[in-house]
Amino acid sequence: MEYHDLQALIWVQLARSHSEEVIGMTDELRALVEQLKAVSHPLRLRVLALLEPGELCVCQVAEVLQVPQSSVSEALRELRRAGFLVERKDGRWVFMSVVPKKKASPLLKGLLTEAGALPAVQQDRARALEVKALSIPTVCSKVQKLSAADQKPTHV
Amino acid sequence: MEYHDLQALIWVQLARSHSEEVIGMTDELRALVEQLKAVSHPLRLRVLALLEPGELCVCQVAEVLQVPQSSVSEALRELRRAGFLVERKDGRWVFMSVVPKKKASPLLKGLLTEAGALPAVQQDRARALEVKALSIPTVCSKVQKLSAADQKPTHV
DNA sequence: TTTATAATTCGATATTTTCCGATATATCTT
DNA sequence: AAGATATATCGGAAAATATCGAATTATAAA
Repeated sequence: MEYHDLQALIWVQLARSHSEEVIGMTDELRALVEQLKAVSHPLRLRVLALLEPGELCVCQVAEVLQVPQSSVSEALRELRRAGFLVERKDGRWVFMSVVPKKKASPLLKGLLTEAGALPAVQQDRARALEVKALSIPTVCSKVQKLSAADQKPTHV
Repeated sequence: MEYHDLQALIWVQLARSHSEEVIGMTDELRALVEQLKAVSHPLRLRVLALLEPGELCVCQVAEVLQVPQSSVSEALRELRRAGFLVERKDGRWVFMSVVPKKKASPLLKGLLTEAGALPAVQQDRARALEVKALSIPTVCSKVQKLSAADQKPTHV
């Protein structure tokens, strides 16, 4: 057994939660549940639906959804873990998009059909078009300032 | 406004969790997330998949999945809340089945396609056939004894 | 009515998840 | 090199969820 196989095995073992142990659960069932958990969260679901039409970088997503950048980053990580997204790095920017192969899966197809019909998702996508019209540095700096504005004001 | 409308409104208001408030979330998005949460749980997912071929009563499900009856009851309640299942009462037995209309929804169709391919789910369904060959009282009493057997033994 | 049976709800603990500011890392620019 | 910029990870308190025995409710049988 190779070293990285061993590492993967250890990871999988550690990743088994208590609640999963109680039910006799196979790896395949576990994997499906993990995918469902990844999308059963308002922000993560919106992010996934937002990326269906095409890739966006982290700060673009943060700006569109008006959410702290660290929250977006964490949402993307979970969706990547579940196998829905891939990242493409370009300099300091990280673009995320839906894994093409996954788009064919019954679950994701059904989910995106249902999500795409939601007014909230359609609004998000409309807003994404506006944000994409701006330059990325502009959007990124806006997002940075947004979190900086939350600092408690220091007096003179 | 009718009384029951007011009650429903109050319920919806109370049902809004903290995490849902943080993201600006519409009712429709909330509803979809609730559906996904309902199925992103190993037992609940197995129960839903188990019921696809046809209705079963609570004790039959408990026997097939070898799980405490109260856990099954709670799983069924969540799946009903999410709109996936309906109940049919016959005496003291409660039979649950998938809402026919829901079977046409993209999400549930995709989910059941994916779940139905899992070996664990196929095994559950095979076991359901065996259990259905027995009379319901037989199965129910077996389930009762199963939980009774977990009592700490009293000595002489 | 009393007893038995099937299912639900409760109670209480343990575990998991969420959230975001603060901090760290990685990459570009000067 | 130092500074700026974009993203990732951490910390840890608050909220939500899971679990299952015990108590409760609802229906049926004796």
